[in-house]
Amino acid sequence: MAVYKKKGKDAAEGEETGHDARRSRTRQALIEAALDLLGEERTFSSLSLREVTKAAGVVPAAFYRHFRGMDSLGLELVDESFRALRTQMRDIRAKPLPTEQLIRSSVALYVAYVRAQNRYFRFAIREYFSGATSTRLAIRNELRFFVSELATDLALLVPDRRVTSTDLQMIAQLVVNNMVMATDQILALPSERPEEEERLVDTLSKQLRVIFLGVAQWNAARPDKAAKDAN
Amino acid sequence: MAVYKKKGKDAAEGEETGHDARRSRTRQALIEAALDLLGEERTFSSLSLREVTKAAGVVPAAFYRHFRGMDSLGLELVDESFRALRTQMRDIRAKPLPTEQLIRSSVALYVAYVRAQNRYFRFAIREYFSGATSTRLAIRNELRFFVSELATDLALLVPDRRVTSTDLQMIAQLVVNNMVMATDQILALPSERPEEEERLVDTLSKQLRVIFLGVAQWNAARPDKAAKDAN
DNA sequence: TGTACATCAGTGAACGCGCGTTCACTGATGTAC
DNA sequence: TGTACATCAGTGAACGCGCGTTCACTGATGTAC
Repeated sequence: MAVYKKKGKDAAEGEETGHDARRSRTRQALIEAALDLLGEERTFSSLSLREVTKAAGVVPAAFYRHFRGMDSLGLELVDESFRALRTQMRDIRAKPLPTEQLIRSSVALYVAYVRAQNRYFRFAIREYFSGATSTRLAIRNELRFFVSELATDLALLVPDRRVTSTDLQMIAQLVVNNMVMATDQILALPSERPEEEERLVDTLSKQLRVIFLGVAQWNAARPDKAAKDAN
Repeated sequence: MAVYKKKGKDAAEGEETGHDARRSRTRQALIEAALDLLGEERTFSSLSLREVTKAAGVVPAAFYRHFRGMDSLGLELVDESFRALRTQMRDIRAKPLPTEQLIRSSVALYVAYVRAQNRYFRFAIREYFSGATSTRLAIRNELRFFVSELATDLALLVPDRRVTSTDLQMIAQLVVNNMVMATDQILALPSERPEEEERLVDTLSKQLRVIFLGVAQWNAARPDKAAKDAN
């Protein structure tokens, strides 16, 4: 089983053959193999090292040239998943304050993104609830980060109302909670049904609007509290 | 390894020794063993049949006298989990319409229940996101049932407003979504920190209140829609 | 440009282990007479 | 009440298998001269 490509006429189209290039190519193959194996059914913890290396077209022992073990690969996947997601979220947050229009387009953007990157999201949502401690904690931290960022955004959204930072966190968590559950629903969408995606976008947008309507009423509904805060 | 107890003086305190009694005792031991093994870390799919039988104090082959395989035990666990939860929910729903007071007491009741039955909830929430197809679908059905029931309740809550049944479902799902995420947070509570439980109850109550405030504004905020519905 | 040597990603064989499932069995309980 | 037989939950040994990890190795690439 010759893995090394001869340099020269018979080398594959433009593939680099240096030590470093080969190293990172195999490493990436292991990551891709793991993501691909995490189809509808599988949990990361149910993947075996041998299985991953086999799918990557490499011998089991080669795995250790790249990761200390499966746990270490898991943490790498968390990192990759959220690195991309953070960028995406920054784009969404960069938009002006959410009007009714913007809520829907942001939701649509998010839904499309989850579907496009479904392998990462499938991995992350499963590990969040049932992963090994290290992976789970890593994901929880990422989510806590989103909640905090969103709380900051919300502070701008309701600038004239006096909402405590605790309450902002509470509201942000409500939004993120629903986003997580929505992600699960997005991942469950059949691939060939665009109208179901649209219905889901509708529902999610409405849910966000309900929350924002509730937030707008939040202090108004507790005049004693609002009055006290005003002192 | 003598498992059978002799009848007479040396029989254990009041344990029945009939075939049926022994059968159901071992069956229950297998269920309990599985639940106990699903501690902080483990997924049901990562449990091995041998491991469960060992924890139940029985030989691996004995497993097949009670279940066709691990999948079948999994479905049994889903059933047990939700049988108890349905009863609990019926109690909560039997109360009068939720005032601010009642929201909090219902949330407190739910939180206490999840902590008391934490083994079942831990199992259910993990399987919901990462279980085998059959288990996952069974749990999804149970949740869909909750959403429908809650939608019916909500219809009574906002009787004078014209909210479509689709919107009721949407709102009920928002509540249930947050309940699921809350369950995960409840399960993550350290066991010796009553004040953290209280803080969580506060947050959850507030979140529900935000949602209810939003619902109250729902049609008011879309006068065109409300007017159309009134025709 | 050519040669000798170092580096190191990937190899392949080997190990001991726990797995799910099968099977003929044992022996306490239940029942027919 | 006593005996002979049926039932059947649980036994224990056996099987082939995929697992994670180790190890000395190979041979293409990189470098010093």
